[in-house]
Amino acid sequence: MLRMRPQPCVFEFNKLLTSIVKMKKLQLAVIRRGFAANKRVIDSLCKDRMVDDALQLLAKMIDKGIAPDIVTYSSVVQGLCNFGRWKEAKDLITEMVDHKISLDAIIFNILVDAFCKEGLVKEAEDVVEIMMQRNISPDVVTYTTLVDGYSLVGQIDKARKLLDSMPGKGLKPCIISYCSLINGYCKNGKVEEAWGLFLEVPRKGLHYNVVTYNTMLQGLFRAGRCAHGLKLFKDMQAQQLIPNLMTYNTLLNGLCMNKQITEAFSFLHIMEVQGVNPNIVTYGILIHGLCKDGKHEIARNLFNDLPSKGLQPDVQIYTTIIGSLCQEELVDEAKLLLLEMEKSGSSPNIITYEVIIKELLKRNKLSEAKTFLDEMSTRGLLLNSAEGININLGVVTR
DNA sequence: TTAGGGTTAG
Repeated sequence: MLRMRPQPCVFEFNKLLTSIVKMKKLQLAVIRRGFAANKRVIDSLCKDRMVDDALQLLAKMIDKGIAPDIVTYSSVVQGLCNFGRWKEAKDLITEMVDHKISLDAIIFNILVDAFCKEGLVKEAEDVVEIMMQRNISPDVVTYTTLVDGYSLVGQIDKARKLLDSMPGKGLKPCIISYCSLINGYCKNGKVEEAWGLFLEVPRKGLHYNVVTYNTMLQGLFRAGRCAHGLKLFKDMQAQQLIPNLMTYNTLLNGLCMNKQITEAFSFLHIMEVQGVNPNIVTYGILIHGLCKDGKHEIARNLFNDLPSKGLQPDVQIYTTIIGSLCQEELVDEAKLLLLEMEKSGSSPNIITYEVIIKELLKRNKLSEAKTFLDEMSTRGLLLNSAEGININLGVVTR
């Protein structure tokens, strides 16, 4: 007897949609972390068109007579927001309202997060205002997202006030709320305030996690407080928290930026022993640190070793090495590497050229600088920042 | 105990 395949239900579509959007989010995170030169990721972003896949799936559901619910719509709205497709996200929300699906805190939070990530805190505040007008109470996630948004745009006092106001609204800030503000303080050069907040965590009955430690570690090293950072690294292990790749990269970068290269290499060894595999970011940190310390040859050797470790240099690493060659007045080699990077699939970006030109200007190599400046404009890389004007002026006037 | 939201690295 033939068994009829049951009609898929809304849950199954939602599951599929969620996985599509999650994959997209993962790729976005990779790109935001500066892997923009990874051609494979760019290609998959452009070619796979997963957001469009999600939209197609939504159309398919409707076609089959399965009514999308709030979860379906939320997933697609998030997918659209991830790519700044605001107009379509807005249209979808209108469609939801038309279909009498009542909006909830989660979908509003998706919008708040999307605006905050773009640094559009005013728009995020407007969303919260609309929520309240509709009698949907902003929750811990809403305010935590806003704290993160304020921190991102440097409105750190506003972030603090918001966190402090949460108990009065009947909401208990969670570890992520604290982590967002700690990060905000650190990124805005207020490491003392960050440390004070970090110490408040257990007093509030909350538990540290690896992310909280990673954030605080970065803040301490950025402020040049290496000894304190190293002590914190020990403390986290005493708390049974296992350092991950991000912890080690933060630690290595902190040490390199404070000219403790030997110490950084000893932690490279430790992480490997602990079974945490260094990635391209790890090597980028070490190569940059070596160059900054004037150890150009060692940096180049490490760079040349990358393929044997199964790692492909990305645009940032190429930029570092090209800059280092220019610093050593090996301009012809820098030009060769520029060609090589293109062959390998990484396109030089504005920063690559800025680094080269700045190095050449420092050494009064005007005609060389001019060649690179011309090459930049040939490639359609326009210098429109204040930095760009300075570079142009430097080339023209020196 | 079927599904959607917030934190960290060059």
